[in-house]
Amino acid sequence: MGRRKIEIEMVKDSNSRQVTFSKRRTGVFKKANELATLCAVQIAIIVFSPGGKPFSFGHPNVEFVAQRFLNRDKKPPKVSIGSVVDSQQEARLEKLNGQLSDALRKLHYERKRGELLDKAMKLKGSEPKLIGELNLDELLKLKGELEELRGKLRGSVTEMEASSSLLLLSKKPVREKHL
Amino acid sequence: MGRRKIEIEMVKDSNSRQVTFSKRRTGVFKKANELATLCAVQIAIIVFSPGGKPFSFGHPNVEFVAQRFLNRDKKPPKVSIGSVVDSQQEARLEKLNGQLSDALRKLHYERKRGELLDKAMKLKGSEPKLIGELNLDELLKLKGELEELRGKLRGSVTEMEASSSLLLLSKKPVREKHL
DNA sequence: AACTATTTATAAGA
DNA sequence: TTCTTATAAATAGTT
Repeated sequence: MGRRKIEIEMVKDSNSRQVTFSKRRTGVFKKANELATLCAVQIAIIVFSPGGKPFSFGHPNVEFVAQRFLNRDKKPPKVSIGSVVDSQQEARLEKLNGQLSDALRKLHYERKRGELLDKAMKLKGSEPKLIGELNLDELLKLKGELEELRGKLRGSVTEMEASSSLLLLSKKPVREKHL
Repeated sequence: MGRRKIEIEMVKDSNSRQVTFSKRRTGVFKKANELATLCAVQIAIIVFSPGGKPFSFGHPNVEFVAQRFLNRDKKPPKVSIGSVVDSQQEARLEKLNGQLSDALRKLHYERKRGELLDKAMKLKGSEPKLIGELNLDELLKLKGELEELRGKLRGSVTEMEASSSLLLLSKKPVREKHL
């Protein structure tokens, strides 16, 4: 959107990155404000700068929208205020725990998979002249190992496809689905 | 930004409003994704449609960013038992957040790496007899991508670099051209 | 902070 | 909803 087209990947120079952040943060907030006004809807944006400083925009305000979102599928509240707070914390903890174990499981899978692929690469690299029949055998062997591994981890892998951590890899904007 | 300039005020027609919401929500999420990618920052957006349905975008995910934001300026631990519990909870939260962030970062790395290795495997497996000049080009291409990736993730994956085959690939001598 | 050449988002329309 | 296109708006590189 400027003098030149740029790739959407991390800006390497720290100073340029900060400049880009400032400009685009303004842009995103402006867009959010227009969306809220044009469509009369509630919206909240939270973003941490490269330096870790929080910036936010909310209509009517961040806390309100965040609460509405975080409590969207909560059960009837308990009686004492203290308990309500605690249970919310508990719920968040539980969710984080789930996300963490999920992420670790996936990480384990990817690393295991990476190891196997490493072996394949190594084979290829060490004996470049033998690539052919022999190598094909090795490949099939590796393929088998991969499928076995995949079988063992089935379920967790399936779930992975829909998980939010995929957002990290995606270059397209992804919106989470809600029921 | 379209055929005509419009005033930023509530769109009166209900149907038009829904259409505008869908289009602009997509736009805002895309901008947010670009901001997160370009600047390597965390961001979360929550928005409720005119019909009250929640939509969200988060990098790495909404809950994570929201937690970081909501817990950003908590005071030092208090004295009462209840407060102690709370601060313990918060400590756990903080720790979990750190672990999750770390795990997601590593997962991102492994997946990116896996993609590249996949490409190599695919090449190798699909045309075993064609390994030679063409393959060398692809290898060099992969080498470049790996080095770029490595540059981007420097620091955050120190531990991993030692155990991976990055060196293997990126330092692979060009002798394969003899094939 | 400002300035513009370009790219990108999007209002209408189909 | 999805696609097309004329135009408005955002912004990358520069000053």
